[in-house]
Amino acid sequence: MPNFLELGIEEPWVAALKENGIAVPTPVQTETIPLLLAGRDVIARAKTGTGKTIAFLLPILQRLDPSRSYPQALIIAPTRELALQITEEARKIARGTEIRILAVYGGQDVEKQLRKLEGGRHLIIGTPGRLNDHLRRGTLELGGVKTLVLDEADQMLHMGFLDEVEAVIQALPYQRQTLLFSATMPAEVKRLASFYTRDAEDVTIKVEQSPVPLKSIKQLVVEVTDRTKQQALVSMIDMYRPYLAIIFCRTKRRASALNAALLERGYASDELHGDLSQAKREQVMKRFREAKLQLLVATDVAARGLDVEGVTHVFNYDMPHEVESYIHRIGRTGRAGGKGMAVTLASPKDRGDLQRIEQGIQYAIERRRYEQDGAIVEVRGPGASGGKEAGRHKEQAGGPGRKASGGRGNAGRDGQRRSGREDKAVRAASRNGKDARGGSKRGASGGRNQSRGGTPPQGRRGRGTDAGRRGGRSGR
DNA sequence: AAAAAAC
Repeated sequence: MPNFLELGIEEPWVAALKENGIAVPTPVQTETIPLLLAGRDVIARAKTGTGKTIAFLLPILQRLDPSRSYPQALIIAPTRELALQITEEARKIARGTEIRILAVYGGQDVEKQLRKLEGGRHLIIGTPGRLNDHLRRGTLELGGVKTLVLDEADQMLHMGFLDEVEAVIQALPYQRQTLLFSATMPAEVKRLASFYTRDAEDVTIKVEQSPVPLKSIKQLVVEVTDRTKQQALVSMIDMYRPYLAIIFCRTKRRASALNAALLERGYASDELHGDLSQAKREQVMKRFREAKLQLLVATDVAARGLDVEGVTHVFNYDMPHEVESYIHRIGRTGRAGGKGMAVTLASPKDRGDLQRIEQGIQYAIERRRYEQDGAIVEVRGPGASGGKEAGRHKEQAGGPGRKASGGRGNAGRDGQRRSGREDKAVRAASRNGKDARGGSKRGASGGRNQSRGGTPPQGRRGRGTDAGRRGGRSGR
């Protein structure tokens, strides 16, 4: 396995990576960086959480000319949060250099953005709407762009986005390098991709054999009814005690309503969707990243790209309608070699969608059923309606005394009651010399909800023993 | 079918 230097990344950048806890290139970085440095167009497909962002950022940053103060590279992302995240990542790596990076997205003051643009920027990272806004005003000049990246490329080239993306591309030189990155690339989108690239190298990283999502993500489907759905979710939060969890809903209104219900029950929860002000959205993301919130109730705005350390669980409160959505949603956990769990609630009307998802990922997801009395029982196989295996599952939802105190789950209130699974986590943590029970400071100070596991996820915390694929980075 | 993305 080559190191970054051998891939063509120069010493100062290797040092900057090291400062950010990144030492060993991931497979997608190993495969794409030499091609990108050589100026090739690339269509890259690699699973969620395997280091795609660094793969395109490094060659871009290294080849920017800071002495020329105009945009030389442009990265387009499908959501504002993702644009901001990529910007922060780029700024971390470029710290101490002359390189000026600007995020250009909607919901923030245009005038302020304008002044920053006038200051001269080398790298622009933005969302399509606001980029076009600036282009029409004549306040953004992209004629000097040598490299274009479409992050989450399949979404950017999809209906609803394509027109705006195309409009931005019109403002770029025809002679340029174009890079398309995503975890998913449906065939029809891939055909489209050839219109925007020239002699593109196709890079598909198969970290594992068959199932499309990462194996490090434990997937589960829990059969519920619309009536028991919310209770089932709460039971499972109390049972699995996520450090951080993202709960996906179908609509903005449903996300908002569910968040209100979780707040009512005493959880450290908040909502994220497009009906909120951009200031609120950024505040919520910040608090979630700091683990001041345990639960993030979101629409698909949070499905793609967001990389939040400590997300141990993803809950699909509402079944996603497309396999791509499922893959990206559950990919918010189990990142950078860590472990994660994805629980999808399925009501009877979700049968068709679920079937298509399992077909798409070529994998029959383990099935359970939530019963009226709060128990979670095993179901024999996909589609099986009655076949119980071995009766009650040993992980009794909620545990003793749940509900006794007016609804709020008190599982693990004293840190004593743990499932076998959590005991494993405790043992794993103590192997790594960490205080699993007391948790980190983050865990201990995370709001009044008591259902948080004290064990931050393994894999990125602390240097040394646990150098994961990203080299055991210590923070972001 | 919904969400995202400009004002």
